[in-house]
Amino acid sequence: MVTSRDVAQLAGVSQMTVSRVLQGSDKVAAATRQRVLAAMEQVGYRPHAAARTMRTRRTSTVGVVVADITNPFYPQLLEAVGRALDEAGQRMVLWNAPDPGDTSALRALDEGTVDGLIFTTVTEASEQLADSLRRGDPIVLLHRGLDSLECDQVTTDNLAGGRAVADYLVATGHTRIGFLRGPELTSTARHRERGFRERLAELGRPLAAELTAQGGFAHDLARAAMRELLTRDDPPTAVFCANDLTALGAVDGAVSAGRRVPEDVWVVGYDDIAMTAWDSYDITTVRQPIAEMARAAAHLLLERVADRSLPPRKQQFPSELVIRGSTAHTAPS
Amino acid sequence: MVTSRDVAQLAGVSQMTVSRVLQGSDKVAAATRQRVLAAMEQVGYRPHAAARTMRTRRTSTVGVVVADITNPFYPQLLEAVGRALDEAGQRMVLWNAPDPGDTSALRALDEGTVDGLIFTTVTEASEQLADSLRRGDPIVLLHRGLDSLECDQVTTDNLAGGRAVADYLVATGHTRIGFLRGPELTSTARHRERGFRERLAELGRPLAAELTAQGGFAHDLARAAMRELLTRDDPPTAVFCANDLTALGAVDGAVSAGRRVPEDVWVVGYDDIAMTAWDSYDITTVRQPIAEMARAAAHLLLERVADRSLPPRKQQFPSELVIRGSTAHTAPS
DNA sequence: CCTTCGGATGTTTACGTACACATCGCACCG
DNA sequence: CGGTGCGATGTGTACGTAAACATCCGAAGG
Repeated sequence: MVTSRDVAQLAGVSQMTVSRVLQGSDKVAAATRQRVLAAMEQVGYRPHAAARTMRTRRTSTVGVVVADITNPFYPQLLEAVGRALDEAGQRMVLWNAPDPGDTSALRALDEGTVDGLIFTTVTEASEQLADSLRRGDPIVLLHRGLDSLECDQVTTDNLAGGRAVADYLVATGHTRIGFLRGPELTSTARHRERGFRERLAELGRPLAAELTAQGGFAHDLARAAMRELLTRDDPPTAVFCANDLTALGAVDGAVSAGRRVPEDVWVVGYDDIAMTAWDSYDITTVRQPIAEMARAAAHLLLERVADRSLPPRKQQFPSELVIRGSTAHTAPS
Repeated sequence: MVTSRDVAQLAGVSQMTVSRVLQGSDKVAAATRQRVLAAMEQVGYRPHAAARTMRTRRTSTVGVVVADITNPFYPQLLEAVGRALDEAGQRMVLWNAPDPGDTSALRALDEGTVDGLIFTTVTEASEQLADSLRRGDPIVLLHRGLDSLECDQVTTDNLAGGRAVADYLVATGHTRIGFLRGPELTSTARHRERGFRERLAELGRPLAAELTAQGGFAHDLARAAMRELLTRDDPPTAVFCANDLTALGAVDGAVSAGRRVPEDVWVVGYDDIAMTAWDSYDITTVRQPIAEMARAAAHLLLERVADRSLPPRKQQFPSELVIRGSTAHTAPS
């Protein structure tokens, strides 16, 4: 292996001068720098990442934890996070952790494998996570937040989003409104449901228990749940789904049961992932500014890596109802 | 920070004994091991990854390079790769590198940030990649291969897949057969096209230039290309798409142009990503055993990390035509 | 009872980099 | 013309771990 000492010897300087050139220090004469750079080039020198990490305690790597990378929402998020990190010269380690109790990412942070973590999938505050935050470890919660935790969080107002959907469905004349619930433990699912439910109640159309089912943030579960809802005596004329993947499943459930969307039943999703805009689905949904949120989370994290003493910051982004073809002007009867 | 020395002191042993316990060496008496483990627990010891890497030259991390993580094919691949790596105690660094000339992953390998790399997106053999392979760097090509390179590769027989689609479409009576091409530089796209084209010619139905268009492995491009094909004087009755994302776009292009699939036009994809089986698309496609291939690639890589002197190994998996609702029994006229 | 042997444990050192501090040489000024 | 000061460069060292080698101790065998 070629080390900075080899470069130093060839360039006729000390190892320290090579190190200075490497870091772009301005304490090096231009001529010397040129000589060192030429020597590096000549011997094909590559700094040894582990050795540098050992001294600086920095890895230039951050971890991102997602619950299910096959849910198209996460790739969109990851693309934006990855871009922001890349621009900041950071690498991205990915954890696909369906199990909310998985602490391997936190362990990696402990071991200094990564400088910080972005959790997109926090459910409840695990004791380990709370411990890490208490110690001031650089961790940002993206997408899903936790009110009970004082830490950096980037979310949207899922409560308002749920309410907006309730307003919309009632205003367009629906009386039999259904809901495909998400996993109980996720803050996004809980808030969307609460907003939706509360607003429906305020409008005098409380959500009927027999028109709700578990959609579970998965296509096949949502599909089955939708088919089941449609077999009820008095099936819903509109179904709000806790996220877009659920909505895709719901549309497919309706299609597979021979119903048309929106003629027989409306479907509304949440997140505005790219696929909801594709012609075959064309789903009305609540938009989250995914890319901006991802970028914000990356920046918050890097700031905190640089300065752990920053106060906790919570950023909430606006959301917006995007009306598409899975809903129409007037409700089916 | 708690180091192995602190643990050693507390347990009344030398630092080396702690190190031995850490590595699970059998050269430690059971009683001593217990004492050390207890001490570790008590002080909350975490081994320092960089220090270990410095000594062992191993990072327990491998890099995976994909071209476009929002193409649902890659999350499916990543999920399987991630699982295999996880089972082997390895972490996964992700590079989303739309630019085929991006060499940052290779640089990371040089700098010892990762132990090896899986490329899913190789286009042409960049000089850098060839250099790395010549040096014996642990690199595996997954999904896309390169005949000209002697290195570990995991692929399917894309030539045979293309031929199978040609056989199928001719056998079902199509005479006006279209093709949505993928990026020229990718081996998968090239082989699929060549197999398809050659077999059509053998069957006396050579592919008409005016019925082919650039689908580009992207939904919007494919959608536009399909719409354009359908405006031709004598539009195709079946369109083979270079991958599934293209096929999804093609179906949406047809839908948006008011055509029905398969009544007006058939669509065939390639890869068998999960979405092709969803009711709204229900696309006939050529199945690649994605999960098995991913696992195979992970294992090949780990073997090579352990022993760089292994001979190059090329694994080719079988593919299989999966017939769904986007094609029917007899061709539209 | 002494020697031998082998398992258990300790000592020393190096991995490659960057920090703190020391030193060198030259220009500038009184 | 000697002292001062500052920019440029060098020296020594530490980060935490694991490898090579050394040492110790008790049991087995003669």
